[in-house]
Amino acid sequence: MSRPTFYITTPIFYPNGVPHIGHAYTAIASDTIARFHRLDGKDVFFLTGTDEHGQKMQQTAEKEGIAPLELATRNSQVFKDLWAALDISYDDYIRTTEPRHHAASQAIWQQMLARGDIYKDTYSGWYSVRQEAFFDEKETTLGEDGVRREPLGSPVEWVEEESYFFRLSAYGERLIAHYEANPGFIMPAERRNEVMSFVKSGLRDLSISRTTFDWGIPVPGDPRHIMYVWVDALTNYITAAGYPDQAAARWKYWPADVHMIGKDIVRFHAVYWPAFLMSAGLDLPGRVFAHGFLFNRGEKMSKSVGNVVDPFELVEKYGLDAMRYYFLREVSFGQDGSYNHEAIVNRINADLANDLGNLAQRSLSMIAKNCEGLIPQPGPLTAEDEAILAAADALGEKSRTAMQDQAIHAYLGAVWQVVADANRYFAGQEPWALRKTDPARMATVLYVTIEVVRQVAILAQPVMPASSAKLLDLLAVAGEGRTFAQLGRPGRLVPGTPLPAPQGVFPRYVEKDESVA
RNA sequence: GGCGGAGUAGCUCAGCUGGUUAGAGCAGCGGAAUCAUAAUCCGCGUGUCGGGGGUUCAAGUCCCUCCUCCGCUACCA
Repeated sequence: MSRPTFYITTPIFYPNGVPHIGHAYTAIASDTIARFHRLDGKDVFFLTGTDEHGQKMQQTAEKEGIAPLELATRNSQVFKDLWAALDISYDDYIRTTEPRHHAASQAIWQQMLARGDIYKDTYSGWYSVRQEAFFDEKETTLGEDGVRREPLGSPVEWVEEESYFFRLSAYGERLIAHYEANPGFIMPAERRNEVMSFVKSGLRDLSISRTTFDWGIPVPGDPRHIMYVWVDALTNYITAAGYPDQAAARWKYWPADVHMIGKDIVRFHAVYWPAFLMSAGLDLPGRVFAHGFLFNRGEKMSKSVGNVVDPFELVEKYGLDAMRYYFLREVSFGQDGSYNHEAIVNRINADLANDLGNLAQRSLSMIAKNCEGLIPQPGPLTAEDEAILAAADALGEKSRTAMQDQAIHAYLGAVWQVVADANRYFAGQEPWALRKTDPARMATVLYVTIEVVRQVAILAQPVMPASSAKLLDLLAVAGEGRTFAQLGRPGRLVPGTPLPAPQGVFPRYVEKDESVA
């Protein structure tokens, strides 16, 4: 009854603007991982959401003349809309403004307080009103006019503010010990190195409350203060699992298996968060995986360069599954990646239309025309048949191994290697010639080919849910037949099963002919 | 400045603990085939493996040095 659980999270996103390609990428990758483990029989909990507190939300709301919660609700809906457009299969969408999250945040605060890790002191520093930020004294310069300025030139003033602090400094050694005992805690390895060197350089205590604005979760027993950023934000991962109720139905999912994040927020997830959890006496997540950034034509996306890409438009232009496939296949997961129109078209046409789509079409079409539309009856298998089937049968394990480390690109690479092998096999066997000389042998070749296609389609589901489903429809594979348990021999296609009329699943991307216009 | 990483075919990159003629995909060129979504299959690369020096019977793969690029170097979501 108790299947192994798998808990994966995305960051909660800050809805102070519209989502961009980076948000979409995190969500698509996380979704693929979640779907992969569901198909592999795990009891998956996939969490995403929005981080709705903070000064910027409050200010933006004021500017628009609406309540912060109203702004949050409106913008968080845009994220939900995008997730729908991207077919993100989240199990829960958490909003930090929800009562359950306030309760959880206050509970973990009290645990950390009880541990003696929270104390009240004064937070002071050089503050720029214009930048709304504190600056290190080293960053500021004292002008000849006696005014101290930050690097961009706005004047800074010495500000002292009462604040609660978290005793992060006490956790350095424990964190290092944990990193060393769990080499996979921070991935990829580059990020781990950076974090280790950061922690080894010494940790300072962390200011975790503010009194200068009030859009946030009140500090227990001292409501003049609200929790500042990270205690509020990171805690969402346990809120959704039911914290502080450790008898909650979902508590079985904690600790999370993977916190999927962008590399810009590694420190918060790999240093602050585990320290908070240690302080609160909770288990640590299994892994923090920081993926890279996506660049448009090698350049960082920015409004001034004019290369901002709206994820909704990408879906519109290339189709959802093709877009998901492109980003997950083309970018070595964990590294930065770059994308452009030519590369996307190239990849879609080569891998999807030409290799997989055409392989399915040519084999199924022969079956429709020459085998009465029934899954053909294979005869004795030759060495070539055995070889390609063995390659397909091995994909399940290869994929699992790759996905153990979130190597999504490697798993897809392995699957498409077999697609290429299958095309070679098909061309080598020449079933179109066998049609006249040896129909029985032709039937075998066609059977073997679509059996390979079946396994590829099953394995492609996490990345391309809709297209894979269509392909499996064409093979008359339904329901339980689509799970990873059916990979290899257990799920072999049954000869004699009627197949629907074949139709293209992966259309070629054809450039609009501008000369016509 | 400190710490860390990278520099391999036109492009994107594999090359683990050093060992046969340095590989893949894409692009390009030539050919075959015609079942198929003008798709597929086969063949074709004399690459200073960033420069220089060193260790070794043997180095892209280890050491030193130089050049170039990148990341991290705390309170921003």
